[in-house]
Amino acid sequence: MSLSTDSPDQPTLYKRIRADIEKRILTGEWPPGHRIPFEHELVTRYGCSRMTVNKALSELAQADLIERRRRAGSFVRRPQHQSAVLKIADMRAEITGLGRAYGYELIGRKLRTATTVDRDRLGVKKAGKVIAITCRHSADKVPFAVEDRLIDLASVPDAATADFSREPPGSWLLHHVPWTEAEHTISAIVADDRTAEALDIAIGAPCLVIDRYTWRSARTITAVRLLYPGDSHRLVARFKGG
Amino acid sequence: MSLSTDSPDQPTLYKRIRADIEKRILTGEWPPGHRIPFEHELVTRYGCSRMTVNKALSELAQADLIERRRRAGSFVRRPQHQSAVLKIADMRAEITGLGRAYGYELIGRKLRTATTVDRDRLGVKKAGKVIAITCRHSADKVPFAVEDRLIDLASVPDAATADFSREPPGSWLLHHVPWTEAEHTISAIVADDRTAEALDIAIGAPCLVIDRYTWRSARTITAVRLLYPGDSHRLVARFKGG
DNA sequence: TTGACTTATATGTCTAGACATATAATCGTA
DNA sequence: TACGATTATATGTCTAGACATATAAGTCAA
Repeated sequence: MSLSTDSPDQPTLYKRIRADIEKRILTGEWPPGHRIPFEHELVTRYGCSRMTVNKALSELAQADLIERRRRAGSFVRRPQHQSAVLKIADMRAEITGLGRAYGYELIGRKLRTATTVDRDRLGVKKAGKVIAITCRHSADKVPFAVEDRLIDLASVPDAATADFSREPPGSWLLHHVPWTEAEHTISAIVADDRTAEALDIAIGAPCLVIDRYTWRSARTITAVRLLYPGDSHRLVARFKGG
Repeated sequence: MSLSTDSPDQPTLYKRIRADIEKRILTGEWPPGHRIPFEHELVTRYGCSRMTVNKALSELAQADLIERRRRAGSFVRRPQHQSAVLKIADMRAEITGLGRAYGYELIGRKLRTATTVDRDRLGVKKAGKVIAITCRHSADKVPFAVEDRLIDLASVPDAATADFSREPPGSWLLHHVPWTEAEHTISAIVADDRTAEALDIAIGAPCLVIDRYTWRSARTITAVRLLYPGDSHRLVARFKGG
């Protein structure tokens, strides 16, 4: 057609089809709810096989830009949200990735029967055993974050015998338990006396809080709260659109 | 083979192949750097065509779980990072999505030649014109967030004549300018007097800060800083693994 | 040993078919 | 009118090939 006839070193066909459609969606030419041409129409338009347009549409569906419905067709999805991929490495990788020396210190470790608060935090009904861990991560000897973690022993029995005095629980879990789902909640608080001391900041200083819940097939594995000094640390999430 | 012979209502073959490989990666059986069997080996193992294993591997590559290198093979990727998709709707959608009444109020709008600070914030060299906007979003008449935005008029000339007294600049931009890339930086501060007044919170109360930079093909469009009361608002990012 | 050239090979893309399956639409019946 | 059965159709998956292309590895000359 007359669109994008200026292609110097032509990317592959399915990528061009994908880009064409993506562009129309992002520019609003095809608004949310709009029906994308049927595969057989695109086959005619681009003069290629169905598998090729199918690959383009499948990738757009995977990226949540369109929704595909059998017999009905493919439609531009509503949420024009910006979405960003927030990469949260485990603490060691995060700190060494910044080119700084990683330090770890176990502050407390308690094995107990889940309290009401614990059960609420893990989202479990029964009062099984849990491990509560408090520890500190530092970068170049400076406190970087304090971690307050709860592990459900019913889901991760091995954690009872793990040595968390040398290995951070986050790393240990990463290597011993495959997660399937996680939810992060980000908020801000001001440091209370205990937090202030652990992070070596002033009482009342801002802290960034990340609460992370990790499941494996609908079963809670661990709940962790990370406290970062709010003015020193920054979480970066980058999104790539077109 | 002998693995997963118990499949009640068999998902499609390529999904099973993908799940099999994913499982080995997540359990650590195939650690980062490990070479996945070649496509032709998987073809033999699963007794299917190459296109089928190719689809499975392509999806794993798209999900960043493996890396594919021509002639060399496919390898388990290093970053065991957890990554989470952070969906940031525009403010109206975010608030109405919570079932609350959305309110908007323009606090200030200034058209000026970019100052040094402005240029720094937008990451541009030349001193073109910019619009600086301050506004407030509320939910059920309660302040929800204050927004401090800078728009580069060289990239978005139409913004000069847009009426931001009724439509929030975020919504306007979303509908008028397609973005291609965005970066979010999340941090925490304590409210100064001006912020405290705008959000109707106490001076020194924690605030969650989101700085967002949006580009379209390497060109900065807008820089925005959003301030939320840190104890009331929560940013949720959810990740789906297996 | 080093650099340039050649070759083998795994992935990348594509085709022209096929059958499966969910479901919107239609038609028939209570 | 409402509901249940039937049908048409768009997508979902799959095959058995094909050629393209990047590149690891091997070859050979300077």
